[in-house]
Parts: sequence; structure tokens; C-alpha cells
Amino acid sequence: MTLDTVLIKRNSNYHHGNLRQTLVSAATNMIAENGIESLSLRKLAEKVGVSRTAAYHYFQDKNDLLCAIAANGFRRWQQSLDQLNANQLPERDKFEQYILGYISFATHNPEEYELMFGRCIWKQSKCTPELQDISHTTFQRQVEMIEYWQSIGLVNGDSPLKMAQVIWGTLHGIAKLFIDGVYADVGRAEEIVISALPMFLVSKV
Amino acid sequence: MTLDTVLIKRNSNYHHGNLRQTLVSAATNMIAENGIESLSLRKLAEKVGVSRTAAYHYFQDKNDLLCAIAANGFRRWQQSLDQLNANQLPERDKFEQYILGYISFATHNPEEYELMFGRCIWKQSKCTPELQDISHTTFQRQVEMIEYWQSIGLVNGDSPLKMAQVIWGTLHGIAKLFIDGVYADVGRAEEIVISALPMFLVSKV
DNA sequence: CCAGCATTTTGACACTGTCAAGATTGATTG
DNA sequence: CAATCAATCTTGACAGTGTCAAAATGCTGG
Repeated sequence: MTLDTVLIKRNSNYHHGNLRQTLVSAATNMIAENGIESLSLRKLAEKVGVSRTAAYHYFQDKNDLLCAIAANGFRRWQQSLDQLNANQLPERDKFEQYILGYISFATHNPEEYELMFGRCIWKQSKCTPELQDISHTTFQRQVEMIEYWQSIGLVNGDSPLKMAQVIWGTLHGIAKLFIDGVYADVGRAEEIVISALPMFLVSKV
Repeated sequence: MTLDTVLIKRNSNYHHGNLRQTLVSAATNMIAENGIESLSLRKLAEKVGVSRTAAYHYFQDKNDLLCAIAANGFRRWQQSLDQLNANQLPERDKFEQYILGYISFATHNPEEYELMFGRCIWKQSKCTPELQDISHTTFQRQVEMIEYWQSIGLVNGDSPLKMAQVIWGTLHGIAKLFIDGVYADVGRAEEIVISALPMFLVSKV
């Protein structure tokens, strides 16, 4: 095999090597830059330098690709939770960090967040088994964290599960109002979520 | 003008009479039934019995039509607020009704709600002056209501504005998690939002 | 070297929003 | 009454989309 052949092989798009991963990461970038709705499989293919339907060998359809991106998001978010739990902070500060981290993740990766928690994927219940899996364990884990904070008397609420859902709802709602541009100034997101903090905590009388 | 002419005139789609309103209400129905993303101007036109581009005489583009639908939603929601304020209930019950009404409106008109408070319109800041107007006064009004409930010592919080934003965030978040199918069982929405209620209220020690 | 397999491409189709130009109609004049 | 005008609606056309079926390409084991 001559040098030429190697070069041709490298330039050739046949047997790209890791097309699947390339597609996912390119798509993730495009989404982060221009939003979910502006992602088209054809523009993506062009960017990667491959033909329009090449992606269909790795993804059943566009939705399938979006699910893969979302699944990556969940993995990153879980790492973020790991990191938090590894810290040796007082539990109250951990809780605060959790809340701030949530809003920070959402506002810094708005499009990925939308994919993870938005209608786009969940509404049409067209959810990949992979995504179903990772999202479910993530949800579960968040509930457990909040249940723990309740069990040590830090966090409020009669029913642990319901309180976990309320807290998540609050974080999600504030995040979305900013992300979607209803609240204009994203810079104030942290400030607002911090003012929600005492609401969740058991008041020490 | 003969009877024939009248009949022809009635069957003719030229000078429909109130095409604009017909389009808006037909579109609202289609959205309610099959979701926002499944609304196409062409299917809408066919349903109304008019040509594909007829709508462009009344709406600049598709987004403009969606804004009109959203604006209607705000009008209905404002009437709902009027009705609430007309009641002679104790303020605490009014607050509870407000919260339940919010979640009820959102879960019963999920697609309209998405249009009103979702990314579809606000994110691309392509918002009609009409919509800008009505939505702004609605937002303002909700803030005032909550500020009032704070001023009489019913509702929590140091900064009134921030607390209003937090409460709205919580309602919005819970509503969206259900609407978008992240929380599966919409029937539990009320139950959960009720469990959030004490969080907002000043605890009477 | 060749058969088979994984991978990628080409062609095609139906669907979308939207623009420019033309057709139709009711109302308003002279 | 007839001619004009403006409002209203339609036709034709274009670029863009997701996706399917069939063909082409390149690698790999026999």
C-alpha cells in the first residue's frame, strides 16, 4: 500500500472509521450554535463531508440521532453529580451547589438541555431504549439525593417523592423561562434560584 | 342577483368574509388535536377550503399566525384571572385557586400553553407587537397579584419580584414536566402542585 | 483473486414555507 | 349602467426538508 493509497483512503469518505461518533459530536456542536430546529441531516452530512443519507446506517431516523445527543447530555450531567457527591462539603452547601449546578448546566447548554428535558423527544414518546435507560437512572438518582436531604432534616416536605418532584419542577421551570427567552436576562438566573433556596429548607426555629 | 349567484358566491372561496378568524380558530383546533409541529399552512388551508397561500394576506408568515393563536390564549387566561379576582373567597383560597387554575389551564391546553410560554415563539424573539403587548400586561398582572399576596402577609419572600418569579417558575416547571411527558401521569399534576403550596405560604407559628 | 459484507452514495418522492405574478370579485366612482 | 380600483384569493415555482429503495464502493476472509 503506497503513500498515495493511504492519502486517498484518508480523504475518501468510504469507511470513515467512526462516523457515528463524528455525526453525534458535529450535530451537538451545530445544535449548540444554532439551535435544535436549525439542525438538518443534510447540512450535518455536508459539514461532516458525507452524503445526505449516510447517517441512516447508524441512526434509524433524525429522532434517533437526537436521542443519542440527549443521552450524552445525561452522561455529562451524571458526572457532574458524581463530582458534587465526591465533595466533602456540609450537606447544606451541597444542596446549594446542586441547585446552582442545575441552573448553570441548563443555561450553559440550553439546546442540549431542551433535548434532555423537552417536548421534542418526550412528547412523541419516541425515546430510544438507551436514552430511556440513562434518563431513568438519572431521574432516580436525583430523587434519591433529595430524599436523603430530607431524611437528615435539611429539606422540607411531607412526601419525599412529591417534594423531589416539586423541587425539580422549580429548577426546571426557572431554567426554562430563561432558556426560552421569557425571562430575558439569563444573568439573573442564579440570583433567582438562590432566592428560592430557603423555600426548600426546613426553617430552624 | 339571482339565487344561483348567491349560492355560487357562498360556495366560492373568494372574499370569504372572515378568513383571518377562520384560519386562527381552525389552526387552534388542529394544534390542540395534533400538536404544534404537525400544523402546516397547507393542511390548514385545505381544511379551511382555501388555497395554500391565502393565509399570507393576513399573516406575514407562519410565525405570525402562531403569535395570533398565542395572543388568544393570553386573552382567555386573563379572563380566567378576572373571574378569579371577582370571587369573594378568602385570599388564601384565592391563591390556591390561582395555582390550581394555572396548572389546569396548562394541562388542558398544552399546545396553546406551549405557544404562550414556550421557545417556539420567544426564543427566536420573533414576537408580534400584539403578542408582546398582551403577554406583557398578563405577566405584569400576575406579578402584581403575587406582590399583593405578599403585602398582606400570605406569601413568603424577601424580594417580591423575585418571589413572583420563583412561584411562576415552579408552576411553569411542573406544568411543563407534565405537558412534555417527562412526568407521565398528568392526573397527578394537581396533587403535586398542592404539595408545593405550603412552600409559598408564610408559616403561622 | 474473488465473494460477501459493511458502508456509503444516487435517485426519487412527498412534504414543507414562501415569493412573484396572475385571476377573481365587490365596491366605487364617472 | 359600465369602467376602474383595491381587496382578496389562486397558480406556478423554488429551495429546503426527512426518508426510502436501489445501486455503488471498498475492506476482509477464504
